[in-house]
Amino acid sequence: MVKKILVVDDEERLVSLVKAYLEQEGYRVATAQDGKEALIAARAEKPDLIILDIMMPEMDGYEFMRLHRRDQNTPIILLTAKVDEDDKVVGLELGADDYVTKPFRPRELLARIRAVLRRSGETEPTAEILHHADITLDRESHNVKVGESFVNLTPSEFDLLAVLMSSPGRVFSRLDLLDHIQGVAYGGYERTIDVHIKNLRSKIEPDPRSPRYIETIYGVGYRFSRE
Amino acid sequence: MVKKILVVDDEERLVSLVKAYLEQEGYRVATAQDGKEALIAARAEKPDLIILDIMMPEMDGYEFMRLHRRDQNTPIILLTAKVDEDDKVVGLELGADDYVTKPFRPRELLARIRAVLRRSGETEPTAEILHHADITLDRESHNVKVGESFVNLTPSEFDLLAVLMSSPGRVFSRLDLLDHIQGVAYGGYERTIDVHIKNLRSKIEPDPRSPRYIETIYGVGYRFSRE
DNA sequence: AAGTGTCTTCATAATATCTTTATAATCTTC
DNA sequence: GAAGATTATAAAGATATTATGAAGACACTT
Repeated sequence: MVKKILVVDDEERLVSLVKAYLEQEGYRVATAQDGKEALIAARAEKPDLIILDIMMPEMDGYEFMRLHRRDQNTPIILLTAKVDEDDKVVGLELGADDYVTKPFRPRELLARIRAVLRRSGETEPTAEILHHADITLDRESHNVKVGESFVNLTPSEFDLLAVLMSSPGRVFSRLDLLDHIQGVAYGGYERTIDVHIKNLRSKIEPDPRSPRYIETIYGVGYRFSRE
Repeated sequence: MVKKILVVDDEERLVSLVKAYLEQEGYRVATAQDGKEALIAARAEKPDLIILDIMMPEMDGYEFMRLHRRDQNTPIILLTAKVDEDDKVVGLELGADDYVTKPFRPRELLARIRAVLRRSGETEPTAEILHHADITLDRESHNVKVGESFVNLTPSEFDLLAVLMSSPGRVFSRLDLLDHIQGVAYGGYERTIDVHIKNLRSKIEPDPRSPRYIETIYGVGYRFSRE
C-alpha cells in the first residue's frame, strides 16, 4: 500500500522539491500552501502523514494542529526554521511526532518519515530495492552490490546513485542532482557533483575511464545507463 | 525484537518484583501505579502486553480497560486477589486475554505471558537465538557469548546488539535504534546511541578501535558485520 | 540516605566526507 | 584539426560526523 503524505508550506520551491523527492521514493504526495488549504486537503485526502511548516501566513502550524487534531489523529512532522527549543516543546506537546529544522537534507526528512510511519504501526512502504544492470541498491538496508560484491558508499554517493538508478536512461542535470544531496535552499556549486561522480565511478565502475553504468552527457548532466 | 510489558499495580513491592523477574527473562518492562498513570504509559510506551491489577485506588482495572480499549488493542492479563468467578467473567467479557490470581508464582505468570503473546498473533517466528560471526545472543536466557566467554551487557546494550544482529549487513539509523531501546519515541537524543555503541564495543570487540562486529556507516548509522 | 549500576548529556578529540581549487583531458563546433 | 567549452582528476582546505572520557541524572538496593 502506497503511503500518502501531505506537505504544507508556504514556500513554493520547498514544497515542490520535497514533493518531487518523496514521489521518487514511492510516496504519493498532496500539497497545501497554508493552514486553511491544509485542513481541507487533510480531510479530503486522508494522508498517512503530514509534514507541516510552523511559520505560515494566515493560519500557522500550531493553529492547524489544534484544529486538525480535533477529529483526526494523523502523525505530524513539524518543519521549523528556528532552532528554538521552545518550538520543539510546544510542537511535541501539541502532538507532533517529530520535527526537522530547516534547512534539512532530503535524506534526513526521509529517515524521520520512515521512523514515524513505522512507529505508528504502518508497514514499510514500497519496494526499496533498485536493480539495474548488475547493480543492486537497497535503500532500506542501505546496501549497494555490484555483481557479487558489496561496496561502501558515502551518503552523497549513495544518494546520487539512488537518484540516477531511479530512472535509468533519464539525464539529470547537476542542479537536479545537487537538490538531492544538499540541503533544500542551499546555494551549491555544480562542480561538486563532478567530484562525487568521479568518486562514485571509482567505486562501482570496472573501468572508470570508460564508464559502463554512469554516463556523462556532455553539456547536460549524467544518467544511469539504460543498458 | 524484545517484547515490552506494562505492569500496573498499586503495590510497589509486587510491581518491582515482577519487573525484576521479567527483565531477567529478557522483556522490557514499564510500570504504573494506577489507572491514570497506566493510560499515559500505555500510550507512550506502546507495550506488547499489559499486566493489570483489578483492584486499584482512583481508577480500577475495569475502568482502565474500558478507556484503553477505545483506541488500542493490547493483550491484557488480569491480576486478581479474589478467587471470585465473577471477576473472571467480567474481566474476560471486557476483553482480557487471561487472568492470574494472587498470590502467584513467577513461573506461572511467565507461562501465561508467553502463551498470550504467542496467541495474540504476534509474529515472532524469529529465532530466539542469534548466531553470527562468533557471537551468540540468546534472547530467552538473556545471555551473550563472544567466542567461548560470556559477557554481561546492560539492557540497552543487549537490545542494541539484538537488533543489529537480527539483520547483519543492514544499516540501522540512530533513530531506528533509539526506537528499539527507548519507550517514548521522541524523548531521546540520537547521540545517546553513540555512547551505548561505544560501551557495547568495549565489551565485545577484541579491538574497539577497529571494530570487527559493529561497523559505523558514516552519516547513516550502524550495522552488524555482514562478515 | 547512601551506594551501585545504568542511562543520558556534554565537551573535546579524532575521522571521514564534502567542497573548492587548479590543472589536465576530452568533447563539440567550425 | 584548432579554439572554446565542458568534464575529469588530484590534492588541499573547510565541514560534518563520530569516538571518547567524564560528569550529572536517574532508578533501584541496602
